[in-house]
Amino acid sequence: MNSIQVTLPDGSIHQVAPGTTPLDVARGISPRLADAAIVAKVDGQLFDLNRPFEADSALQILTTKDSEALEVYRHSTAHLCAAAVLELFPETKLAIGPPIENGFYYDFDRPDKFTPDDLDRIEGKMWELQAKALPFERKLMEKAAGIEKYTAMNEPMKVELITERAGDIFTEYTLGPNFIDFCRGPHLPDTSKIKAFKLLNIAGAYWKGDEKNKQLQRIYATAWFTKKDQDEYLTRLEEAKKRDHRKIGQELDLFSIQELAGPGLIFFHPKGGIIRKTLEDWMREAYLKRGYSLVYTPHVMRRDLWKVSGHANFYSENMFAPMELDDAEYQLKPMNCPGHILIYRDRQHSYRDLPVRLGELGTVYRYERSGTMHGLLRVRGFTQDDAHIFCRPDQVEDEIVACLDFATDTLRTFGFTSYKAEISTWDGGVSGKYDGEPDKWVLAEGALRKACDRLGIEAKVIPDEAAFYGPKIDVKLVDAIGRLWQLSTVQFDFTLPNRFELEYVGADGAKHRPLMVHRALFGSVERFFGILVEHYAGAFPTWLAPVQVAVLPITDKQIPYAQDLTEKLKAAGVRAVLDDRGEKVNLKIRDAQVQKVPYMLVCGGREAEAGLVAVRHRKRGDAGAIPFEQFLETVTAEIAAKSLE
RNA sequence: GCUGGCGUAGCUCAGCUGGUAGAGCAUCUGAUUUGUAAUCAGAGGGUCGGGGGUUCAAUCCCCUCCGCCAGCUCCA
Repeated sequence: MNSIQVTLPDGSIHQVAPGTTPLDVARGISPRLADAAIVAKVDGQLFDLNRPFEADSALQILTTKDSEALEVYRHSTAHLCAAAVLELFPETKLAIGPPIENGFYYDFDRPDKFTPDDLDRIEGKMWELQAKALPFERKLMEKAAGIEKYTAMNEPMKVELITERAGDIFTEYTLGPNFIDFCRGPHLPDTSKIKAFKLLNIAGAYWKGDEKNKQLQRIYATAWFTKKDQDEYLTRLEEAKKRDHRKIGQELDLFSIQELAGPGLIFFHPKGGIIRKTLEDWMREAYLKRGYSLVYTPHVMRRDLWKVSGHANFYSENMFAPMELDDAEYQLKPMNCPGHILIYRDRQHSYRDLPVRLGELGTVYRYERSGTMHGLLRVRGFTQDDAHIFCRPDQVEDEIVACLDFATDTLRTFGFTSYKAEISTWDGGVSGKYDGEPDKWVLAEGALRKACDRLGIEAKVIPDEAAFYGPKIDVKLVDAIGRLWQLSTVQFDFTLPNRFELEYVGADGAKHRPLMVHRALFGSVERFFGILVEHYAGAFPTWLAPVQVAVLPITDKQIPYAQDLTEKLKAAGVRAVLDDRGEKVNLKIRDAQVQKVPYMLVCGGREAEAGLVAVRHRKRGDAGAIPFEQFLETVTAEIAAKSLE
């Protein structure tokens, strides 16, 4: 072969000599392209820039503008990290080092533990190697020889990976004199392309993610094309830290977790309590408007119930241990479904009664392993806005539509404009791990899809991700700083109606088994509360704010006037607080600002005289003096409208 | 549960690898009566997470338990 034909995305064709690399082609186009080039795409496959073409090819040069290039860049930085570790700690065994969102990690095995000081040293060594512009060199290896070689190198985890994953011929990449790694690649041409990274922390991680395996030491790092990108990311991290609901929860005195009481158990303080009440009131009202009934079920029930429901078997690890009472064992509820089922089953139902929608803000208790709790987001006792819908097959689709409409209405009400939906389906019955009759699966999955179509919701379908008892649709919201949170879920349950032998009498006079849908929109009230705190960074919209108006007399002389206004606000249902401390307004304003109170009413001599209030908004600042009645009207209207301003 | 880090006043944090603890804010008291993000002064407040050990002596060293943080695993 005398020459190779390379076709570029714009259709232009270059004839190049054998041995030519994508980087050579890029240089031929422009030095700037060669400089910005990170990796090549040859016939749709990622390809090292300095790997010679092997045949006629379609070539695309990926630069710092391509997300795939960023992954390659991060993976190469991970290799640099591992090379630095081997320089400093030669006895270290390598596991894997993939790119992740915002950076990469690398897992290592070695007898001694990395310390924060070691991270600094490793980072220093990485820059040292980076400055040498070390090439990432690609080599081909025959599998059997490779296994032999890595065994000789005493890299047991690499041997395992090669044995499992490598083809007859596999690739490996070297970096510097000491580092060689079984790796699919591709990589950067050399380390001089690496401009910004930072090692962040050390964590334990199980080999291959299995807790039965050995625990390795994982180094997490962030890596970016430019220092600027990295600084922006680090600033974002800081921002997220400032929004942490655990921190804001303490600063605004919303809730606490008490060591004496136990981990994962939440105490709502008065200010958190009023917010929670507002959420719950809204939800209960919405239930009633949408044709749900409100029920209450016990927190402890006989273990026999949990045997019938099956939880005593498949869910026992997550349940608080049984307690002896009289001659029977009782157990705290980890779910509300059996309770609702008992209510449904307490009497006969006609097909005309359906759908029956039983809703409850039901507090459940689940045993979570000690290391897994996290503020309000992962707890041992929480309250689900839980409802179960019992319906006929012909009603399923409308019910799902109603559930999804309810879910999106909930999101909108609390200020979330963006969300994602995922439908989890079965495997078609191939594995036999799914419960329930096939026709029910087909009906239910069809209803989920059709409901999304009807509402114009774009839902991603994830095959073989359903629960064993039925398919589901999950709604995930996007918060103020772009993070994704799992929230609402609508799930079919084909198992429990059978276990409890649920029935209704059809038009034909015969008994039929109803379909059961389980749904939660907030998911857990505690968790949703925590998400809200982070979404608003503590600055709740007025209708949710624990203190809506702070009335601030300037001197003692205005206290009677301010007192009067406070009473009028309270009488109108506004959460107003009078600050009658003998302090300067500056301090009173500061305190109200720090507490993120939406409105401050400054009351001085001039205002008291004329029946005015000088309005200050926490974000918009001083808005000037207006008649009190006018303020009262606007603030009550704002609250009634559940304005998100 | 596992790995690593951490636990000092209500909060945020100092405390020089052993000699029974400090600051700012908050609280209380007094003075000040103040116009849009901190008025001044004084006072009180800590079995230095719990228990055990080493030592003449432990906030500091060792063991153990509890809790918190970052992850892993698991998950609403």
